[in-house]
Amino acid sequence: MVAKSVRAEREPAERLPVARVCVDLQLPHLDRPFDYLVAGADDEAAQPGVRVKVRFAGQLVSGFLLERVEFSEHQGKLAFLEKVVSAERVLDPEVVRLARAVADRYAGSLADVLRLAVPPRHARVEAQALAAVDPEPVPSPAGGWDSYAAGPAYLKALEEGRPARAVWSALPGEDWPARIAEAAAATVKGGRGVVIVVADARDLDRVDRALAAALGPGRHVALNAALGPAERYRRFLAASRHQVPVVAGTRAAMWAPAADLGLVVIWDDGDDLHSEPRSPYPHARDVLLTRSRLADCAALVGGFARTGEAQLLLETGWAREIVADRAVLRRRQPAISPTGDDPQLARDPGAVTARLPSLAWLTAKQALQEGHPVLVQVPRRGYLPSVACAECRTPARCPHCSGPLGLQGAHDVPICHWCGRGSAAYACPNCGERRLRASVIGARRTAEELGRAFAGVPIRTSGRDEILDTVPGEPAIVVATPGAEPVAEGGYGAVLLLDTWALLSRADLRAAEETMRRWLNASALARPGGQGGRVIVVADGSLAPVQALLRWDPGWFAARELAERRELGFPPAARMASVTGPAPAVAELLTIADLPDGTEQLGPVPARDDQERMLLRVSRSGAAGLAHALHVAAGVRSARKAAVAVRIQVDPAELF
DNA sequence: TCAATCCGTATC
DNA sequence: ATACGGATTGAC
Repeated sequence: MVAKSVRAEREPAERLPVARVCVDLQLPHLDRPFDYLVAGADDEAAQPGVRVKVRFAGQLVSGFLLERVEFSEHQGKLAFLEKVVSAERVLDPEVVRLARAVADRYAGSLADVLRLAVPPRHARVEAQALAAVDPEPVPSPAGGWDSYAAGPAYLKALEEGRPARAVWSALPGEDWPARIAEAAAATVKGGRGVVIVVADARDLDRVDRALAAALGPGRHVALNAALGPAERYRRFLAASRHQVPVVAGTRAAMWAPAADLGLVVIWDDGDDLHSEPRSPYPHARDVLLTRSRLADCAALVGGFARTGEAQLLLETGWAREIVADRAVLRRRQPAISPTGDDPQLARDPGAVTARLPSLAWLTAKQALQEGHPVLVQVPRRGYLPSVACAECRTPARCPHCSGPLGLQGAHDVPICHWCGRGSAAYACPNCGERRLRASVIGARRTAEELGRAFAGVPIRTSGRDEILDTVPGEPAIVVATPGAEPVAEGGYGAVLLLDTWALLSRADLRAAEETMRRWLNASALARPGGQGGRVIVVADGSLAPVQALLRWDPGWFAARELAERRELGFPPAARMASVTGPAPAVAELLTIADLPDGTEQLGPVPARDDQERMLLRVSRSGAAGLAHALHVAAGVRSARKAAVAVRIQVDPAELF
């Protein structure tokens, strides 16, 4: 009874005795703050943003203190905070607002989002005071943005602290990390903070170095997913304690706290690494744009390619375009040619050397002779097979819902991956052909085979297992999978794009956009045409993505892509959500859910582990209602103690 | 009429 | 998960 008497002696704090706490619970129906009393002894430490322990339904659970208030609305008796874990205020109020908005958009709980947003505590690191660097003045950015018509004005807006929002199409060969660092420097010069998100560690290293050069020492941290817990928390604290104004990182850095946020940046927003694989599966672009909206700060969405989502920002007038004049582009871009004379190669890159088109072979040979490296982009293995027209290679889509068709067996009726309906009478809408063919799995032996074709030239590979950052500016064949292309000193003399089957036959709704992105990212590494840089794309020159590549016009392609998605009712023109789980659970959730008017239900289709997947589709105006309805329905199920949870994904990364 | 038990629901 | 309250049951 000793412990009990100690507890009974606790007195509530005199001022603001009530703490509103986000308790770390998995259950969707408990997605709201709970009120606790603050003991007088905890008064000083129990500030908004600190970690706490509370008793919840008899259990000791951790949580975050969201705010201190005078009164509680709660009718019953309040318990005391069990413990203030530490006085470190790791949860910024701006980040809480963001997390709540993201939870709402993705039909998730605040606690789920906060788990993504705040890294695990490391007590030893917290105790160590970080040595503050004496700030030197921020140098003025050099003129790298002068190549873009709206570039200098944008930098000026950043420096003046205006919430300028832009979609930036980087020039081929652009030193984009330097441009991002300059944008960051301009914002810092204006006295405000910056959050920068890139897709992977390699891009982050480049941005890290560029920031060091542009800002001087001690003004930024790089948050890498691969860091150990101590270093990760150390750098997070540097941002959280406002010791550095600029945070760059991969995905998780989108949540980094910043004093007076002035700019958010995302580079290459089409990269699928930007979508979070943990519930509620938010996408870095959406999180950062939401953040920019809530904090009323500037935003920069940059890349060599342009996504449908970025195009929508432009078409709705939310963001302005930063592009170079045609004349500047002409000077910077490599000479790009298609070689569609060998469709067999596109279908079967395994046969690359036997039938390497003469144009590609000659181009590579010449670049090597001129003393430059050659980049060969080859497909990655392991994409889901789907079907396309046997004649013109148009991806086969369901006549009912426009979902991708697939073949279960060689001579089966094609089945829609979305709605599950068979299309026995399928005929290609483009050419009328009835026959379909499955995609081919990518080749691994490409490097070896190329080695034989270019005897005596060093062959280097860069892929999933081992990624090269850079290669020297000397003759070599560099075989790389998309996303793993090394930067070449002085640029590649030639870039060969063999990764074309993906465009032609991948089931994904983003297949064309993704292919375009890979091509542009690889082609951007080539030398300018005036210095002999050439790109050969092994695909039919009449295809839209090939056209866009030849003209280096990602904007045109994105506009076309977005128009097509509007027509077919795909995101971002519409909002989709998927519900995955055991069939009865999925059915139960959808029975409970009060879905907005006009919600289309597609499916069910089989998913992994004997589960089922339903797709829901609404107009953009119904998006918030759909997410809300799904979250509420999940709450009703969890309140009923439903045994199995269902997975709800809003705008799922994969729309098979 | 009251205590023991069961079930559903809230959990601060 | 667990604690609580209201409903239900059964014994006096």
